[in-house]
Amino acid sequence: MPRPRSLTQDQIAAAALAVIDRDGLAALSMRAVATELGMSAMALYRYVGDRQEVEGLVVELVLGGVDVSPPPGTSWRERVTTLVGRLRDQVGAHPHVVPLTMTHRHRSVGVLRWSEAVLGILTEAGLAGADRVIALRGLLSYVIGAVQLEHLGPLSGAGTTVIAGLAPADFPYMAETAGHARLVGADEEFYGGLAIVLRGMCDT
Amino acid sequence: MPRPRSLTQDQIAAAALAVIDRDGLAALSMRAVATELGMSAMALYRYVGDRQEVEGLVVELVLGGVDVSPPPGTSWRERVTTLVGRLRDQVGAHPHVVPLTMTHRHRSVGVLRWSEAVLGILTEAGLAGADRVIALRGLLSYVIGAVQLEHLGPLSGAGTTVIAGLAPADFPYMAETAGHARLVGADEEFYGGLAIVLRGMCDT
DNA sequence: ATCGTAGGTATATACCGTACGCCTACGAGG
DNA sequence: CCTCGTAGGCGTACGGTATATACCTACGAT
Repeated sequence: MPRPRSLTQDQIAAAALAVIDRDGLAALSMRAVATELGMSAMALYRYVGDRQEVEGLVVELVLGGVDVSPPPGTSWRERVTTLVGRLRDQVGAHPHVVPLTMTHRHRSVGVLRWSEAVLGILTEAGLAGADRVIALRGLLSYVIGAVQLEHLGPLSGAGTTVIAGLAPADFPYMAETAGHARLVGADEEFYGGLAIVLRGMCDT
Repeated sequence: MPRPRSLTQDQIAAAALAVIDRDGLAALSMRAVATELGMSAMALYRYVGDRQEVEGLVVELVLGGVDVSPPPGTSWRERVTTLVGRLRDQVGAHPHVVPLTMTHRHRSVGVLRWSEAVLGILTEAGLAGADRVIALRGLLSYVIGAVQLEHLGPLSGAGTTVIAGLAPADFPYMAETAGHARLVGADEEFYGGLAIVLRGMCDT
C-alpha cells in the first residue's frame, strides 16, 4: 500500500476542538482546522466527507470522554447524580461546543454508552418498560436543557439587560425571582433541579 | 418626514420564518429573506442591523405567539402542564426553528412573559424563594431539552441507525429500551416526563 | 528501479454576510 | 406648486465560507 495515513480522525477532532476553545465556535472552519494541523484545507477531505462530520467528531471527542462507570456503594439516586454531573462537567469544560452537542448528539456513541449506564441504574431502581423509557428521556431532557440554560443563558448579559430594562412592574414575579436567583449558585441550581427530577421518578 | 417605511420587522420575521419552514434552517440567508419579500438583500439592512437580529425576530415571532393566560379552574399542575404544552406546540409547529430558539431564547420577551405566568402558578402552589427559582429553571430545562430531543433526535433516522448497527450485545438495556420506546408515543413521553418533574417539585 | 495507489495541494465555483455609494421617492417648508 | 433634504432601496464589491475537480508527488509493494 502506498503512503500511510498521516492523520487520524481523533487528531482532526482535537484540532477542531482547540480552535473552538481558543477562538469560539464561529471560528470553526475547514481552513482553521487545516491551519491548526499545518495542512491545506482540502487535505481534510481525505479523512472526512464533510464539515458536519468534523463537528460530529468534536462532539464525540467531548462526550466520549465521560466516565460512565457507576460509583459503587451508594444509592441509585446518588449514582445517577454522579453520572449526570460528569456529563455536565465534561460539557462545561468546553462551553463553546454546547450548540454542537445538541445538533450531533444523536450520532454520538458516547451518549449511547452514557444512556446505557444510566438505564442500568434505573433498572436497579425498579423501573421497567414504558416507565423506564420515560424516565431516561426525562433525565436526558433535563440534562440537555440545563446545560444549555447554564452556558447559553446570560450571553454577554443580554438576557439580564432585557429583564432589567423592560418594565419591572409588568413582570413582578420575574423581578422578585431575579433577586433570589442571584443568590442561588449554578451548582445548587443544577443539582436542585436534578433532585426534583429524581424525586418525581419513582417512589422508592 | 420623507418616505414612510414600507416594511415592519414583523414582516421580515414572517418572511424569514416562511423561508425556514419551506427550505430548512440552512436556507435562511439575507438574500433568501429579501427575495421572499421581493426586495434587494441590502434593503433589509434599513430595518435590521444584522443577520442575528433577523434570527432573533423569528424566535420572537414563534415564541411570542404562545398564549400565557393560565386556564382557570384546574389544579396548579394542570395549569403548568397546559402552559408547557402550549410552548411545545408552538415550537413543534416550526421544527426547523428549534436550534434558533436556543441561541436567542434569552432575548425573547415571549419567554419572559411565559416564565412570568409560570412563576405565578408556582407561587400559588406554595413555592417561594430559592425553591421557586430552582423549580422554574428545572421546568425550563426540561422543556428546552425535551423539545430538542423530540425534534432533533432521529434526524433522518441517523440515530436509530447507530443504535441498530452498533453491537446490540454491548448495549443490552438500550436495545431492550428501544423496543419499548417504539410503543411510547411522543405525547406520552413528553407529558410523562413533565409529570415526573411536576411530581418532584413539591409535596402538595 | 518501477509502478500504481492514495496523500496533499492549487485552482475554481458558488454562495454567504455586509460595507459602500448611488439614485430616487417622498413629505414638509417656502 | 415647487424645491429640498431625508431616508428607502439597489448595485456593486470584498472577503469569507464549503467543496468539486484536476493535478503533482511521496511512498510501499513488486
